[in-house]
Amino acid sequence: MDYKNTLNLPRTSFPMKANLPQRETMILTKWTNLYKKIQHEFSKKEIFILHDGPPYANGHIHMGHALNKVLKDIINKFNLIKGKRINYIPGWDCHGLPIEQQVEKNLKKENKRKEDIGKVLFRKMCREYAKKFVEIQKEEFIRIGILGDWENPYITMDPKYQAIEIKELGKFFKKNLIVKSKKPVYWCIYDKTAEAEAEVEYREKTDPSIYVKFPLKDEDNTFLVIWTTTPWTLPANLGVMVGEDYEYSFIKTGNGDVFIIARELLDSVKEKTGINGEIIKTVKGRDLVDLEYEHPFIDRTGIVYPSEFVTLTSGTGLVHMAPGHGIEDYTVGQRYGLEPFSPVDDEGRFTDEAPSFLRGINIFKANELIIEKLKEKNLLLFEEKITHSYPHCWRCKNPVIFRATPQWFIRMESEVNGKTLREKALEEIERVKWIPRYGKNRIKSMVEQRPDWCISRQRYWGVPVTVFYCEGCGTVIADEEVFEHIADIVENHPEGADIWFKAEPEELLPKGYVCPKCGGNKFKKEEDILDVWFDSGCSHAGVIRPLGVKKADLYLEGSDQHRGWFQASLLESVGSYGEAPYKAVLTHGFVVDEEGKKMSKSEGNVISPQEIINQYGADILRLWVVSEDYTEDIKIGQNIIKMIVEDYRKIRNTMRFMLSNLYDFDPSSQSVPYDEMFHFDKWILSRLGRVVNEVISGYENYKFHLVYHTMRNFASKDLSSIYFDVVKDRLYVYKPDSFERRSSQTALYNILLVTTVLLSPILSFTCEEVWEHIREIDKTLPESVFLANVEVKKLAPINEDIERDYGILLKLREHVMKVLEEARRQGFIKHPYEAKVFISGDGEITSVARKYEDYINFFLTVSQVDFEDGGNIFLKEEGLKIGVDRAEGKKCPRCWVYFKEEDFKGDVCTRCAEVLKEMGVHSN
RNA sequence: GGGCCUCUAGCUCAGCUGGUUAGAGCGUGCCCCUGAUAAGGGCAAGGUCGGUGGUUCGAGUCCACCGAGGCCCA
Repeated sequence: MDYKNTLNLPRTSFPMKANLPQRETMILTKWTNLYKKIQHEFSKKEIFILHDGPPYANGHIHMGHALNKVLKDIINKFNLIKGKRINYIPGWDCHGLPIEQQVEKNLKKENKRKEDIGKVLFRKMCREYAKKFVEIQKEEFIRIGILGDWENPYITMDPKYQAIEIKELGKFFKKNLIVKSKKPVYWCIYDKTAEAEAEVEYREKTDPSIYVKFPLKDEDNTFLVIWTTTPWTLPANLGVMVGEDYEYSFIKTGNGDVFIIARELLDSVKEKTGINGEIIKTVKGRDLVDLEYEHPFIDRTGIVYPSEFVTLTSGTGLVHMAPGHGIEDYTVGQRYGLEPFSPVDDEGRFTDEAPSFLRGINIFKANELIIEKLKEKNLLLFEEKITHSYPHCWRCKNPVIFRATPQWFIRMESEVNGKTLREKALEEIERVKWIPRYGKNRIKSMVEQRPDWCISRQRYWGVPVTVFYCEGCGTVIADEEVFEHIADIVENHPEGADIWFKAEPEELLPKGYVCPKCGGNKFKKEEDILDVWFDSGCSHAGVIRPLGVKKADLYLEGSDQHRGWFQASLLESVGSYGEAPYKAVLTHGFVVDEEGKKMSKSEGNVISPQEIINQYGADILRLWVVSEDYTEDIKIGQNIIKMIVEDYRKIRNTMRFMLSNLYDFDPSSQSVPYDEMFHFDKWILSRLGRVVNEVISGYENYKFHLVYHTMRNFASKDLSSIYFDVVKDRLYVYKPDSFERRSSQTALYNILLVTTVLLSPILSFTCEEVWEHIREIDKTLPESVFLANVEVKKLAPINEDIERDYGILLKLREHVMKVLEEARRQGFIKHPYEAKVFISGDGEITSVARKYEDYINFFLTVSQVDFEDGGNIFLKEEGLKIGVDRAEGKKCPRCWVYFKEEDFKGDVCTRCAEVLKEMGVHSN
C-alpha cells in the first residue's frame, strides 16, 4: 500500500515561481480604485499626512525616484496597518529651466528661437512637454505599486496651483518680505538677456592678464597687488578680498616700493612680474582687513575684506572685488553692505557712473583704455595675454559677463512677528523632528548662512511675478487686492498664468484701478517669473492647508533637499504663516553602484527601475529599498539584485508552505484556543510576537532595513529551519482533524496572517497575492490586505515561560545537530530519523529535555531519544553528554520514523496504525 | 578648498552610555533529503572592525590626522 496517500501532504495553488512582471500587472488592475476605497472605509480614522515632494516633470523615473516613492509608500501603508487614514497626493514640479531648454532645443531643430514664437506659444510647448512626462512618470510610479491619489495629483502648472502661488506671493509683498535690488547674473550683451548658470558654455577666450598696484592710503609707497583678467571691472571695484588665515608678505623693492602679496604666491608673482626685493614682514590676512586703499584711477577709496572665496591657486592672494560683476564679490559685498555697483548698460557699454574716459565705450574695448590709464598712473605692475576657459552665451557664442541687474528678493532679515525671517525660520527648525538627527544641523547651518532668496528669473516658463509698475511715477503695484484679483483670473483661465502674458495690464488689474501714489492709470507688467523653488515651496499652501491641516506629518526626500525643497517650503511657510509646514522631515541618501560610486552614463553603471521591474518585478525593487540603510548611500548592482531575488524566494516559499498546509483549515471553527495549544506552537507564536514588536518598532523608527533583517531571519531560521521542519510530522502524519494538526494549523494561520500584514508595506504585490489565497481560507476577510484590520499583536502572544524552556531546548538542538553531522560524516546515519540520541548529565539542558520526554525526539527530528549515557559518536561538555547511535528497529513506511519491532502493528508503527484506523483506512 | 555624513566577514546589517575568545542572515564549500522539490535541512570556513597615531588598566566603541566614497556649497 502506498501510505503517501494517507498523509496530509501540502496542497496549494499558490505558485512557487512568482512570475512577478506578469502577475503584478494583474494585481494593479485590482488596485485601480483601492486608494478611493481606503479613503472611504477609513474616513473616520485619525489622519496621517505624508506630503509628497514634487519630482521634476522631465524624463523617465530613475532609481532615486523609485527609492523615494517606495519609502513614502511603505510609510503610508504602515500607517494603514496602524489603523490610520492616509492622505497622499502626489505632485509634479513643471516649470523651470530644464524644460525650457529642452523645448528650445526642439525649436532649434526647426531653426526657430523662442523669441520668434512669443511667450504664449512657447509656454504652450513647455506645458505640453511637462504634461507628457507627468503622465509617463505617473504610470511608472503606479507600476511600482505606489498607493496614492493618482487621479488628483498636484501639478505646479495647474491654474489652481498657480493661483494659490500668486496669493502666497501677495502675502509676502503685503508683509514687506520682498525687496527689489540688484544682483549680478550672467548677461549676454549681444542678446541683451540674462542667462542661467546652466545655460552658459565654457569656451577658450584670450584676455589681458594684469597685475595692478592699489596704493594704501595711510602708508606711502605701499601697494596691495591684485591680479585680474577683466580690467573692465576695475571701474566697479569697491574692495579687495583676502583669506583671513593666509599669510601675506610685504616685499620691499629696490626703489622703495612695498608690495603686499600672499606668501605662498610670492615666487610665482616674482617670476611673472620681475619684481624683486626682500620680505620685510609677513602678516595674517586678518591683519590686512580694514586697510584702506585708493582706487587706481577713480577718486575714491576702498578697504580690505575677509573672504572665504580667496584661493592661493593663482594670482596674488588679494582679489579685486566688484560686487556688481562677480557672484562671490557680491556675496561678500552683501555681508558688508556694499552695493552691487555695475556702471554697465544692457549692451555692455559704460554708463555715466563710470569715469568720463570710459563712458559709452564697450567693456571689452575698454580693457585697453584701462590698461593705458594704469600705465599712465604707474600702477600697472605687469601685463600679458592669457587664454583661459570663459563662459559664453550658448546661443550667440559670444562671451557673457556678470552684470548686476534688478531682481526680486525675499529678504532674510525682514521682520515676521517681531523677528527676522531668518531667526523665525531657525526657531521653527528647532521644533521640527529631523531624521536622521544630523539633518537639523545641515539645514540650520544653511539657513544661518544663506543669502537673501532671489525669487525672480528672466525667463519664459514659470509663474509670473504679478506686479505692475506705474508708468507715471514708477511705483510698484503689489497690493493684496491686486494679487487676489489676478489669482482669480489665473485660476479661471484654461491656460492659467499664460493670461499674464496675453492680457494688457488694464485687463489684469481690478476695474478702474489707479496708482495709489500718483493716480495714474497706465501700467506696465513685470516681465520676470518666479524661481521654481518658490513654486514647490508653496505646495503646503496648495495641498496641505486646503485640507484644513496646518502641518504635514512628514516630508521625505533626498538629503539634497535640505538646500532645496525643505528650505524653500520652510521659508515660504514661515514667511506666510509664521511656522514650518512639517512636523518631521526624513531624508534618504543617494543611489550608488556596488562600489559605492555614483551612477553616471559615462561610467556605464546606471541601473533603471524599469530594468528591474521588467526582469524581476516591482516587489524585488521594493525589497531592495528596505534591504539597506537608506540614510546613507544605497548601493545597487547585479549582485545585490541577485541576493534580493534569493531573499524574495525564501520569503515566498515560506508563505507558500504555510498556505499549503492550511487547505483544509477553517479558522473560525477549527482553531485551537491558545491555552490548549501545543507548547511548541505557543513557542513559535511567542517568537512571532517578538518579531511583531521588532518589526513595528523598525517601521515606527523608519529603520526598514531592520524590518527586513528581522523578517528574513524569522523566515529562514525560526520558521523554515526549526518550526516547519519539526511540525511537518504533526501536519502530515496525524488525522486531518486531530488536535496535533489543528494546533499547528492554528499557529500557521496566525503566522501567515501576521507576516502577510507586516510585509505588505514592502512586498505589496506578493502580500496581496497571498492575501487572496488567505481569503480562500477565511472568506470573511476584506478584499485587499490594505483594507485588513488585523490585530497582529493579539495573534502573537508572548509567553515567557515557554520561551525560557525553548531557549534551552534550542541549545540542545544545536548540540544534537552537530553530533548528527559528525555521525553522518562517519557514515553512521544519513537522515536524522536514522538516529537515536542519548542525552545525559546533570545540567539544565538535560532536566528541561526530560520535562518534554515524550516529544523531544520530534523536536530534534530524530527517531529515538534516551536519557542515559550512550552512543558511538558523542559530544561532551559541562553537565551534558550527547551521544548518537543508529535508531533501533525499522522505519515506519508511513511516517518514516524508526520504531522497535514491538511498536509496529502490521507494517506500520502503532501511531500510524491508530491514525489509519481513525481515518477508516485499512492497512496491512 | 569648506560644511555635513559614511567606511565592521564576499554581500546586507547588529554591536546601548568604552570592558570576557566581534554577532546574524545571505552567499560560498562540503554533506544529507527527495512527502515545501527549478524546494527543504545540517555542518564548516570566512572579519581584529578603512589606515596611522593618541587618550585609557582596557577601544570596533572617545580624540587627531590620513585615505576612500556620498550630498551640498565653492
